Amino acid sequence: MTMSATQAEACPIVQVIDRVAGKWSVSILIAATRAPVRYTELEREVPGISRRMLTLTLRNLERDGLLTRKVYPTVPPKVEYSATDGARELYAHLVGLTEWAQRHQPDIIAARAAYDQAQLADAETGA
Amino acid sequence: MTMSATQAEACPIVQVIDRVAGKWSVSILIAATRAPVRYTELEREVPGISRRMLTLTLRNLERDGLLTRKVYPTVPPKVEYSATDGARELYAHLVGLTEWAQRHQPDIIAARAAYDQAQLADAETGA
DNA sequence: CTGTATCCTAGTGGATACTG
DNA sequence: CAGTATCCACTAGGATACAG
Repeated sequence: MTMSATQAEACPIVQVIDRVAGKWSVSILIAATRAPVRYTELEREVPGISRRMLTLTLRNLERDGLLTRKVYPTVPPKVEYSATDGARELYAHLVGLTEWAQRHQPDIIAARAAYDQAQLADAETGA
Repeated sequence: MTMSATQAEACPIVQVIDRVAGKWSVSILIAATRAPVRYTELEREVPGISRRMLTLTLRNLERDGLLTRKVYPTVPPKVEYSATDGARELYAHLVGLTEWAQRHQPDIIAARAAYDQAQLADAETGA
């Protein structure tokens, strides 16, 4: 995802890809689609994410209307993030992609191995 | 897309996103799905792409088995890129996302405007 | 025509100290 | 708890000269 505020982009596929392409967007979306999650929960459920990126990604998803942020004015504060209906709909489409990925995972691994093997052979021939 | 050779990644959604998330992957995939395309044709059909990124993206898509590269040993050389069956299947799924994006485009624009407006108001209050 | 090699910039993302 | 601010590293990506 381009984190900067990209202006109107022609191709709608590119738009949706941009919205979801960040390193963390999907993971956060999945978590928030299952149930409302708190900031610290996300830190745990999305292993490896930094505070900075967690906040940044949350803000972007919220800005795009994919997540809602609910603050409980308690002490200590409690904040819950939930997926909106739009996000849930989007997620349903992403599941289609998941299935494609799972079906083709062996193919892709094989394709890569074959490609890398061919490159290696070429390099040796050249040397 | 992470251009570097990422090793086995757990979540299949992330895999597919990574494969398609580059700034140019989708545009190239679309062009090559319509019909076999030559290098120079792509340079024209994908406006704004640099030679470097065109080659890089083509190689990555080829490595993942989404594109095939056919070289005609003529003078001057002729090279055609075509989408594989796997890529066509993937593209079909991407169309679902397109439709989502088109349906929700107004919502997203509105959500962003509202969010930015709220931020602006907060900033003024704070100042 | 179809690339590759090189140099450069901007932005993504990581680590972490600090705060209400 | 839920962030924000700061500094830093890496790499995606652009421009372009050169080559088979």
